[in-house]
Amino acid sequence: MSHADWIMQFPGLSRLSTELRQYLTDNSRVIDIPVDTVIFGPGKPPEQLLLLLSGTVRVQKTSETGREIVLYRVHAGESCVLTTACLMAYEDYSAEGIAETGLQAVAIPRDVFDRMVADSPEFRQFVFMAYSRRMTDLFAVVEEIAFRRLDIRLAQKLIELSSEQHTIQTTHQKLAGELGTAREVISRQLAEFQRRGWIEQARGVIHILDRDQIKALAKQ
Amino acid sequence: MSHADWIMQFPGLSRLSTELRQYLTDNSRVIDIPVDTVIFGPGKPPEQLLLLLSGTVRVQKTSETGREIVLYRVHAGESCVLTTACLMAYEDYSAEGIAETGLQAVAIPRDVFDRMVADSPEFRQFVFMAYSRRMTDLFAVVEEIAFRRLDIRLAQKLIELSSEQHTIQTTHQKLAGELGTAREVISRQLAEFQRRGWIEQARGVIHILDRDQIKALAKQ
DNA sequence: TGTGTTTGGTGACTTGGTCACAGACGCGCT
DNA sequence: AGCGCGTCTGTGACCAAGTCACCAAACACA
Repeated sequence: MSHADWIMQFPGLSRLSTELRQYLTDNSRVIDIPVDTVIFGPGKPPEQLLLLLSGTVRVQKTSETGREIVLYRVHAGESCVLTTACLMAYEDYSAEGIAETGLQAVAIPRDVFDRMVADSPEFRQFVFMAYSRRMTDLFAVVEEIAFRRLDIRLAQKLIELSSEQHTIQTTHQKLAGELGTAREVISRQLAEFQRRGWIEQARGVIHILDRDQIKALAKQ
Repeated sequence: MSHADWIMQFPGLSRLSTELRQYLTDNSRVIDIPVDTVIFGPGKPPEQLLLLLSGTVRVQKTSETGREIVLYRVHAGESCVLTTACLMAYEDYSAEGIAETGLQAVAIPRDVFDRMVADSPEFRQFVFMAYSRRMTDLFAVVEEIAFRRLDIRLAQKLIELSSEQHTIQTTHQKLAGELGTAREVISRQLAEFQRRGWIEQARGVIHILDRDQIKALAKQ
């Protein structure tokens, strides 16, 4: 990735003026982060805003009992707003972000971020848009766990994970983490799906047999 | 409330320069909003940022089945960030904000807000701080509903609502809405608290008899 | 004093979460 | 091949929480 052209990967930033683009590329650096790195978490405040060039960051919460729930994911072309919040407000995180894959990212120091927000309406739009999207994601999570039945949520997740293919590589434990429930509950639910002939299972693999039925349940 | 001095009510804004203060007071107006007004909600995008001078706004989500859950409250001295998000990003709300009391608020038009963010580091700090706090609130809600037992959450809520006094004026239905559960569940849980001699109930009223026991449960 | 509305109580049942195990499978090692 | 070990999955018993269908008590007010 050349230092000069990463900006084009961010639709929201493509309309920046030439000077500001120059300023941004001059005062930031592209870094690589290995998979499974904890990017931020309780007690680990960062000193820079990250813009993801490639890879995904998983943001999750863990309970004292060890149960986990995925809050949202940051994909390539997006920014880590949580980092931003703390960048500006000096608050401590209450969730953690983990590199789900190897990452390539642009690191923007605090003062550069502040100047960009001040000088560019486009950059402001970009930042507030990112916030807005995370808020929306979180609202969706709350709605799901508070009101939606688990079999429906699991069906949705299976459809999401099996885009086009009919094989999913994952464990019951990971699915439980996605939905914020316990492994046993997933096991039972998948056993029921299997009994109905919707899926077939092997260790670490789920085969989709009847996508239509699963989809029908998912959109209830 | 005089037009000139409302700014002092916002700690985050008290350090604004004299010019910007003038600009802000000149280009905003103080409005009154009656209790139970729906300030924003799905399909009701606002054209201005609200800063609360007095009263509280309840932000909640409602399921198709009619169950509700309170996400957070905006108190006097705070701003409605959700409004801000949509102000800047033009996105549609997926939660609704309701005036829990009569409100007095400062309404700031979109373009004034944008200029303030551009021109004032203090205002930026104020806005990002507000976002940061809401994010934190939402994380807490997710954690609560996903991982915490209901009896503990109810005990916490009782302690919170009964600050100093030993009487709470509320209905089982409202408590259910606070915690995102069903009325019957609250009724049963309160019946159990009563059986233990921790509370006494009458229609629309709960008397705290043994605050220490409730507190002990709350902080598990 | 009656009548409608709001609030609370209850039983039966379903769904979801917890706990304590026991197998089953994959994989490296000798 | 056979062994050992860690990870993954299956299961039963039990508890907690949500749903459904009603009913009863308290209140509001004509």
